[in-house]
Amino acid sequence: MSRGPSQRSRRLEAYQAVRRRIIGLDLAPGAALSENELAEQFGLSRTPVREALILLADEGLVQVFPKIGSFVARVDPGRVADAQFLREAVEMAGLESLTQSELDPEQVEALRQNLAAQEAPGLDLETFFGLDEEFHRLLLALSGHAGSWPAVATAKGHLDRARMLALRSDRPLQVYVREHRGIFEAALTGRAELAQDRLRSHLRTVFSDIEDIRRERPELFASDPDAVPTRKTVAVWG
Amino acid sequence: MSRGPSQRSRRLEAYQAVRRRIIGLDLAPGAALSENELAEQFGLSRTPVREALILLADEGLVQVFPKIGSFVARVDPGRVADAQFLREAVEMAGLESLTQSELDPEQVEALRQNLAAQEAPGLDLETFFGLDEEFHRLLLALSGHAGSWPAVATAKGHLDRARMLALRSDRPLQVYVREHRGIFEAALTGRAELAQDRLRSHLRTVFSDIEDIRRERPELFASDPDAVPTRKTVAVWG
DNA sequence: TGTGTTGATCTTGTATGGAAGAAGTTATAT
DNA sequence: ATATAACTTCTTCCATACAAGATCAACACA
Repeated sequence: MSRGPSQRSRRLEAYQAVRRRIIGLDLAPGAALSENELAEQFGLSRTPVREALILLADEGLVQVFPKIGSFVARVDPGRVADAQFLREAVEMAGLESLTQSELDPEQVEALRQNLAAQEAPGLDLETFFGLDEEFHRLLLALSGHAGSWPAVATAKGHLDRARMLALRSDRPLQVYVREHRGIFEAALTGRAELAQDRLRSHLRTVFSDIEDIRRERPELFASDPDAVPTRKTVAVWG
Repeated sequence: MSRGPSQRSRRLEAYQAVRRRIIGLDLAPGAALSENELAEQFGLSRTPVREALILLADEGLVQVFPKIGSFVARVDPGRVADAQFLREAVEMAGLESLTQSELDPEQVEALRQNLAAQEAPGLDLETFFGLDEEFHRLLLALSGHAGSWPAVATAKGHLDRARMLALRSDRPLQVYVREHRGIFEAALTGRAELAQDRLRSHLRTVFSDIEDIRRERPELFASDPDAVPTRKTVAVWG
């Protein structure tokens, strides 16, 4: 499964840790990062941290301004819309190329177990997000296009972060789980068009949640994506 | 247009230079890279070269094996197929969301000029590839989804490299240009479905070229994507 | 001839030390 | 009081040194 070397380098640790904290909003949009500070937190040198930040910048989750600083990218509505577009395009195309005959029983079983896990009572948010991620990855794999997942996952990162802002909306997670099951059932029984309709509806439900929160709390979104931040010296109790 | 800082750092120089050489097959699939060697060639230190290689590895054009070496990724048919799938999904979705009313005159004009340049006689290959890239980027921008271009461009990189292997097939470039114009005309006149049909046909023409060369020269493709290379000491005239 | 062993020489991964610039603070001059 | 210059402190970028492993050449030895 793993392509390339799977050695868990310190760079990878830093990358995954920072990424998770960005998407989980533990690192707020617009927050200042610092190679030095992060290196100290993780107990390693600047090099692997810096390399992780370069990857995150390439992914669009971090903005680096030379000689000024690195910052958690603010939630850019345009970028979120782009992510939604790419994700929808790829996942829909996956379902479109689906025919019942070629379904891999192992993958089907993995999807079943995933859905069962999603329906467990009292699921905490982080676990659900992990299962959600796995569900969509497996769904894409069902059509034999798992290789395109990394690109979708990158887009999904931007969407999930925006979604986290909206998650205080009182929509229970069970709604999403029901949608997941509906997509799965349609795909399983060869009704590709129905699966597509349900998937599109599902993805847009998520997207509309994001637009809701944007109306409610516009200050969390970037008004000008090209604005350049400035550093400020802040007095802190020593 | 540029998102983020546009300073042309040495890392970016190295990244672009190596990437171009990989896609242009100046660096053969499977060829050993070396941070030290590349750094010396470019006249800079290992650090920016290494950072460029990390990005290229993330993109799938380079494979890094710790303590062993870095290598130009071999042409993996599975990865090429994945790239084709993603590219087709996104570009087709772009055309699908096209309606004549919202076409930006500036972008239309840019496409016109691009096509005119493609039709210039005696075009060399590198120039054509640049124009081809710009054409597809503009086409995606026409539907307001230019933000998804980087993901498509990454996929296109893998396709272009495989295509370079096939380019000795005697298909004249004019065939591609005519297809481009056909797509453009259909999109311009609001016939989105026709544009989609033509785009799909166009993209698959390119893909079938790749499959042709795979049949003819299978040794250029990776037989086992997970194989690990070993270093060899080679005697060289000093 | 065959076999283990040591060392030389590669590789990438990580740590560290400036270099150059940006911005705030302070001192100084008018 | 106000403007201006020097300084302090931060940042990222790049260069360099070291660490640890992988491979091969050479050599000792049976």
